[in-house]
Amino acid sequence: MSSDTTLPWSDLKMSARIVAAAFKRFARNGFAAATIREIAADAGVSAALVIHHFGSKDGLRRECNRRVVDFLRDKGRPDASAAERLDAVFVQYGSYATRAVAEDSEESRELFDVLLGMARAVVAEGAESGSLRGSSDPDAQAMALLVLGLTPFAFSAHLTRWADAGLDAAMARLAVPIAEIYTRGLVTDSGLLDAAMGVRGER
Amino acid sequence: MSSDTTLPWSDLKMSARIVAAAFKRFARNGFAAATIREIAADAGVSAALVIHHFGSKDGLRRECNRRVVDFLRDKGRPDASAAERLDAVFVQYGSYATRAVAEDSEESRELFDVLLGMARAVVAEGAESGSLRGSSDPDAQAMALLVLGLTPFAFSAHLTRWADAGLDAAMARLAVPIAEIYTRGLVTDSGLLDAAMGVRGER
DNA sequence: GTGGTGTCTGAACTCATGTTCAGTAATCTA
DNA sequence: TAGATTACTGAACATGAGTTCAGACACCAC
Repeated sequence: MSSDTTLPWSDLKMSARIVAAAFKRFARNGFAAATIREIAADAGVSAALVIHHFGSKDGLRRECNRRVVDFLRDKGRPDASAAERLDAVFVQYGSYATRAVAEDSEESRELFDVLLGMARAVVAEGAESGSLRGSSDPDAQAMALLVLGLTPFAFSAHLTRWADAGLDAAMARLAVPIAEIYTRGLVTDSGLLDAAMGVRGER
Repeated sequence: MSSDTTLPWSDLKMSARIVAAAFKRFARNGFAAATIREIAADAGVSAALVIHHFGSKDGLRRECNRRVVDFLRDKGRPDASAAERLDAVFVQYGSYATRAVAEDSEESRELFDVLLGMARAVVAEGAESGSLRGSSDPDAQAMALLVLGLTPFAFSAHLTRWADAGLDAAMARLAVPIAEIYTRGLVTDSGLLDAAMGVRGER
């Protein structure tokens, strides 16, 4: 059971504070630009302690990734649908996960693959229940669902600047046109789809 | 007139080779992780020459951003529609532009704002011609159009791995379900849209 | 108390990186 | 041709970052 990052700061053990600070810095600045000294300062500890607990900067990232994967596979609520789980990950770890998979392809493949597997489950679920329109390429549909879902987090800085509001409010405003697209489509003729199918040589 | 990166390598001046190498490294590794020595090695020159031409690593990035903006505003084809221009930027500089705006919010705001302005023009164009469905929030629709268009580049490494093919082929495959969504929508009921509108307190 | 284990720190070490600098070759101008 | 400007390089410098290390402090078993 991973500790919830919404718990009061003072209740967290030092190692948990470090992880929480790492999530924030990695999400905001990216792995390469974030420094151990920054993270340590945010957590109120020394840089040496970070190494003591996690071995290295890479070990700290592994711990962060592990927590996201654990959260996604959380056995605590086996009744949750795939869509609910994926959505919960977006809400809880969206900014971090987006940065993590976007930045370092070598070490974040497992994280991405786990997310993609969950997206596949969402597509299968939706096809069965009829809540999602089927695609000619369900596997690609799952990929599209995942990357489109991660999108807002990838540009969160510009989003908040554009909306002149916090991330939540900005995402809420962006959610409207995206929901419109998901519900009614965006283009009015089949030219785009024909072109996309044509490139693949399909009919 | 900015030089085309598709020109033969041997035809490029040294400074153009450096810029081309910088585009590649910045796109692949991000600004922070890319090093001047790597870029110089790719271009076949010394690291000192990079500084000589562009003053600093930041100056090199500014030059890259400038070329993208110039390309977008290219006066060479005033007849091109906003949609065609935006699409051309995605094709030519998608990977770089996505990294640039995702990574450093401070220095890439202008680039993002230029792209967003072009996306607004695309929405206005589509509304006038009737090729795009109107939104209750056209400004947010432009933002959605932009970020959804940039997103696939943010995960290009995973895309190519998933498709087991080059980036072009992977994007072509991903384009099908995205075109399906843009044409027919994805969800079959209005629950998602109602929820998105509800959060904003609209009807 | 005593030894041991785990937590935590400041200082130092090592290495990579952006940058500077002196100097050399090439190119341009008159 | 002569001078000046530009292109270019290798070596060195300064800084920052990840990591190591010896030791201090706290807690626990015996």
